[in-house]
Amino acid sequence: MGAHSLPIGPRSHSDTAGALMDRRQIPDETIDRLFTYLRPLMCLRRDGTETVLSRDLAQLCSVAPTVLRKDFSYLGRLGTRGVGYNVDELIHGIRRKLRFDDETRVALVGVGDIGRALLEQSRFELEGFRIVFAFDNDKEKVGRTMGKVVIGDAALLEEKLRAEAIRVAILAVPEASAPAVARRLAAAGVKSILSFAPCGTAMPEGVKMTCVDLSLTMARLVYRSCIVDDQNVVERKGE
Amino acid sequence: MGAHSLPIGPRSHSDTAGALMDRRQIPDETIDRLFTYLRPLMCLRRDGTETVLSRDLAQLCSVAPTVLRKDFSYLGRLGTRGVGYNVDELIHGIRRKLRFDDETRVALVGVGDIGRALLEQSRFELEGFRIVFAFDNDKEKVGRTMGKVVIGDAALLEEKLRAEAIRVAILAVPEASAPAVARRLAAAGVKSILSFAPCGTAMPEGVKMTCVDLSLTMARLVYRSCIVDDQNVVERKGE
DNA sequence: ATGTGTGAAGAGCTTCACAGCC
DNA sequence: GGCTGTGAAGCTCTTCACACAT
Repeated sequence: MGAHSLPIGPRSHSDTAGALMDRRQIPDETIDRLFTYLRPLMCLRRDGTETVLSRDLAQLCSVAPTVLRKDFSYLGRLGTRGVGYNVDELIHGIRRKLRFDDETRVALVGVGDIGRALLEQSRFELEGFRIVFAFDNDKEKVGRTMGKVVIGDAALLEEKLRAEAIRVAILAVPEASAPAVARRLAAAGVKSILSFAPCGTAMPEGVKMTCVDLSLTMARLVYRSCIVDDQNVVERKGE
Repeated sequence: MGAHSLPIGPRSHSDTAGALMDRRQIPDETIDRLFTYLRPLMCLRRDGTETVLSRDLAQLCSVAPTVLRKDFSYLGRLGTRGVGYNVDELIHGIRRKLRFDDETRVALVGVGDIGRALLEQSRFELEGFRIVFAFDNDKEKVGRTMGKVVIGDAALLEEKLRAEAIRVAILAVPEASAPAVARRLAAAGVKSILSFAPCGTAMPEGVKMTCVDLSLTMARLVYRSCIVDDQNVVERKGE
């Protein structure tokens, strides 16, 4: 019963290392934001923009310009005073700091509706990850090609993942079998698991699992929409 | 084509209201965590557990027990000293504070792979949201029943949403048509949009859109897995 | 003149220790 | 004895003002 996903935690409460971690100079929040800057930056580059002002990029990213500049300052001197930031250097600077390899190989387990959607859209692939394996235990599906991969037999999962040293996997199997498959993935050397089923299994040390939780995301979204309403009401009342 | 995810924003930088908001006594981080407590609590209740200690629930939620207690303290006196918290009261207390109606009606636009997956699993429904409308512009699909709803013609979207006062929608259409559909939804009175395509459209005041961004989620996950490795390495070196 | 970079002040969240209640 | 509730201390992140580069 011990379900515990992982210390997604803010201000990571000292785990293994403790006094040793004074290297921790760059805020967690900055790390999270750096990831979100990447997408707008890629769009700018695709559209041929070479230079961008903190003011303009900040608007695209929905943050304050000073936040953006402070965040970038952790990457070193990337901007040019009076001119702005070079889009390409910014992308490379962020990727370097985040150790974001743009061709990470990923395995997909479970080719149901969600799995199929992932295989058939190429967007995911364009953004740093490439699905190189897909597995299912339905004999009907095994052997068929979807997107760019051939669906393999789930029984051979460990063997193939180990052979190719896959460290990232997407879990898109029914809720009931998710915990068991997650354990198999971890045993096969996978370090990062993105699950579409609610995760309730404790993972071994060094393996992290995150769940795409639509209800949770939706609930937070609705809450924020309501809060906006409330603020306006309060404002009108002139409390 | 500026893609910009949304103000999931930490420490929401004063939007409309400003000096008026001293009612803001409960931290944003606490709000976010309260949502995550709900799922484990629902599991406990389903399994027949009536009372839970902060220590045990904290482990299920991957937070420190003091964090949990502090968070609950914002809801009032919910626990019993020496005994623990009543699971049912906790759920109701959280839901009241978050104004979380557990039967929120939702419209789904786009019945492709993702939309189908959402309609055919009942989990989503069990967790506070119920899809009461589904739309698609493919005449093949219109009129067919999926899950518990009949797929409607996307042309009639505004009409039906207005008639039923739907305020929450899921956007599962191809990336190219997403911005246009999002605007139609907003115009039809929808206040909260959960999109599976990257969102790059500015929404009108009072309408919030969140995008499920798998690449982003995945990238953060992989980063965290690596960081754990690094910490261990540093520790071994005994730097 | 314009926009970036940064130290210092300020705000907010977390942690801790212990008071309070069962 | 055991566990919750909370004020205050401590720490991290954000904001601001201004120096600095072009």
